[in-house]
Amino acid sequence: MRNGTKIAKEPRPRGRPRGFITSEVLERVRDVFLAKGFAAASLDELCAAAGLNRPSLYAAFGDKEQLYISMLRHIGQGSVEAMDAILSGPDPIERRLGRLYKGAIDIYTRPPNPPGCIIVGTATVEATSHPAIGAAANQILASFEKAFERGFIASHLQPAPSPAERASMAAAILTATGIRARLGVPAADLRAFTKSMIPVICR
Amino acid sequence: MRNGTKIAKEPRPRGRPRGFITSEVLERVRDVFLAKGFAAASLDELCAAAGLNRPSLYAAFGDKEQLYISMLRHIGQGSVEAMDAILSGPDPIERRLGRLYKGAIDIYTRPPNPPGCIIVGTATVEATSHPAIGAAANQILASFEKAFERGFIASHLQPAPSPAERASMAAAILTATGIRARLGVPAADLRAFTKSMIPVICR
DNA sequence: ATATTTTTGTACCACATCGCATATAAATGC
DNA sequence: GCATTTATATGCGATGTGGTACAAAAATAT
Repeated sequence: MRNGTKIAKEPRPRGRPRGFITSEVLERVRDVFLAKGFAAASLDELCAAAGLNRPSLYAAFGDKEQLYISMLRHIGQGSVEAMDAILSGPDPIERRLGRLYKGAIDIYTRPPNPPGCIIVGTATVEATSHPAIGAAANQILASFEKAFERGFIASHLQPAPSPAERASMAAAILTATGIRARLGVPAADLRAFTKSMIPVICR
Repeated sequence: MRNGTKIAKEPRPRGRPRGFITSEVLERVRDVFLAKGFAAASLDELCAAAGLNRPSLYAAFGDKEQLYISMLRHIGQGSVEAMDAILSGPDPIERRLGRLYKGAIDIYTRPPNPPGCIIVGTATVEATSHPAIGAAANQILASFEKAFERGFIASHLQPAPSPAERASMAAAILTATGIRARLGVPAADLRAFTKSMIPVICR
């Protein structure tokens, strides 16, 4: 790793160091956004949850829209990594899908968090008024679909439907599950739903 | 229809008659709610769109939440009727489903309205803060699923998956389509998606 | 030690919001 | 005619909103 005088330990930046960690702040404001949605989440609540004052939040993330998008991207990135980890396993695709859906339903319904998927559950409504939010959410959903597609490509299924079509369907099931969870459908019903869809997707 | 002295023409109620028609008001506020969502829609905008003053709106519908729920129920009822009309046709279920999805995508993407389904697109985010909204949306989605189920029962498909399972899947596809439409997916892509799903649902 | 740079904390502003109080208008019952 | 009932119109006040100015604090560079 030696390149000239650069040392691994990068030097501290110039001024006063930050009193927070970016990923932690993003995960805390996520709870507020998940509970209230983007529009109804006030800066007071966001600052309180983040443990930051308003100027600090603004200096670090920009306005509310940019903060929200940063949070979305952070969650989306972690989700894709988790999906890849599950979908790249050695067992049959049906089992991998089952584990993925089960994990998602856990996240969507586990107290004390408000139920539902934050992406399709809170970003969707803002897409019209805040196109950047819609675009970010769309990118994330597309990356989910890509993750599914990688999983199907790595499996040995009949050529039709294509991996892309199966991925599109699997992503649609995940989307609908996230919506239904937020609307109050019990976790057991969601599990039964996804379980019944897996053989249809993998036929 | 003759029962005693009751005449078909019911007598006008006592005071000053209303200067508006309920269904028209609900359809006008729908445009605002669809564009901004529930939380971001202000009473000023709603009143302007409805052509009513604030006290009139409150007297007729109650507060913003009740107005929104009335609007949702109105739209949901009309949607179920439209679904039944399409799904009860004489041609094969594949064609009926195709017409239904095509009609839905038209509604979801036709200018000048903002894109997406108002139910899954705007009610979902409020379900946590406004349980009554979540419950109403859930009821409507359940009635959609029932409509699908009636369509599948009236068709002659293999017993597995059951009509209820097929209906659940068809409804999930419709939900995901409404979400994707709002996030900006072009109508052509949505049509290709639903078209590819129909044979999977009806196999 | 002093200067520089970045973060933090307090206070603030202009503005929009919801819900209501009050007054007027338009219909019916007697 | 007059009283009653309901709907409409105007306007207001208390509260909360997103965003920012300014000074103090905490680190590094020289």
